[in-house]
Amino acid sequence: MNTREKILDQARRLFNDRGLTTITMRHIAEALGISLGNLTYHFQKREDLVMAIYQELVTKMNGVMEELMHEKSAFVQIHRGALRSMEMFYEYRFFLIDLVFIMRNYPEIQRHYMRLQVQREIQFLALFTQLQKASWMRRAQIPMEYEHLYRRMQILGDYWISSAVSLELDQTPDFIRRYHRIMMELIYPYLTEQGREAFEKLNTESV
Amino acid sequence: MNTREKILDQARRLFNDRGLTTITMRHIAEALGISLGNLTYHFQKREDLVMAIYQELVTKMNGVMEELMHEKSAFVQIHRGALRSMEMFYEYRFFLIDLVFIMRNYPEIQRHYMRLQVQREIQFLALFTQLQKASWMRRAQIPMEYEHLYRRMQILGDYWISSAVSLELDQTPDFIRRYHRIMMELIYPYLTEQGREAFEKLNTESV
DNA sequence: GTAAGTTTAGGACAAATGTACTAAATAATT
DNA sequence: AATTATTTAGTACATTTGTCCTAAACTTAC
Repeated sequence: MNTREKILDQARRLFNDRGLTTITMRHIAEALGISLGNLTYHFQKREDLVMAIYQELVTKMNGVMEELMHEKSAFVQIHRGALRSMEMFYEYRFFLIDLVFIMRNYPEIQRHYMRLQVQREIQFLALFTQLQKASWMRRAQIPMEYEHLYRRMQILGDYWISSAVSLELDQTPDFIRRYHRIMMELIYPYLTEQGREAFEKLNTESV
Repeated sequence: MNTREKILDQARRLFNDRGLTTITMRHIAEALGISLGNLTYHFQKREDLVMAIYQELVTKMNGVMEELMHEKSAFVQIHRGALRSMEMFYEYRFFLIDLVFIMRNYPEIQRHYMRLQVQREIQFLALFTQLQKASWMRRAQIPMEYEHLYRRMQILGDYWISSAVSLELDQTPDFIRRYHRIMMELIYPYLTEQGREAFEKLNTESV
């Protein structure tokens, strides 16, 4: 791991633990035992550092999505996709914790993340339709029912970490899995009996 | 409105619009057209100002809860309570937007808010039991089902504003009501037919 | 009307922070 | 071996920020 990579790694950890706005360039340099001059050689502007970390996240996230494409079952796609994303985002949790600040102050990230969210919505609604056709999910009973369901998934997906961190719940190793379960159950009551069986099966076999 | 009240009001608005960490004492003084000296006369420490605004929020929130006590129907309690809280929190949205930062940096608020959340959980689970006894809600089908449902309500309740703000959704007047609907539908699929009727009735009559 | 208290203004200061600059040390290449 | 490029350290600087201090202006009460 070269200096640049070490910086990215350490900065990410510090941001995660103490917040994007709290951590200064000096904090990062000190934690690494390098000089401030050295740090600013690699990242002239603080913004460059943040952008580079965001790029890392995006690249890894694309990898996860790529891998998921090959999965046939819509159900497994949702289930595993959520878990993988959650694990990934936990490593970059400062991004979600300070999401509003970042969206307000980094227009480039804001635009990119917005586009991503629109894509995700389309994907999810398509998956819901797929599940309905396979009669794993019931049809909508009220107007906008599944659009609203997606909005709830989106909010939970973006802020489960903030909630967990601020309520100081014990972040034991199975912590992500517990939240994954809480998120997945959002869909549970919309499933048909057939769907519920598949749901429980997915949850018992550890992926 | 005396100077102290004007400060509280203006600070809250600035925090809401541009974030707790972004706004400085000088910003607030300037926005009010008063001197920095005057501002620090009323609030010697920045922390005092934040604490005073939090106190305001708590007082108003207690008022809402008080009013709700007199309501017999558990269903109406949930429905109206959520709407009132959402309206209230929207006025103090910086608190929810910067929740993690505040919980990390204001231990007093952290302790208080934590206690509140524990209370709320107990209340909600009791309401769920009530609804089940009145057969408006179905019994749990899987372990921890309603505990998990509450966790989802909690996360949504704490972060719907962050999501709305960062996705820059049009904050038209009916904006809160739309999100209220999205949150209430979280409960919808757990309702019995009887419950669903009551649900739709509640939503059509504007409260 | 005067005295006491309250409110306001303006300035000052130390600490912190992002950024820039210079020079030395190290690594890579020819 | 020499030279070129990369990496690192140390320092400096302008700005910003929370906090403090002093004095003037204004209110209130006797």
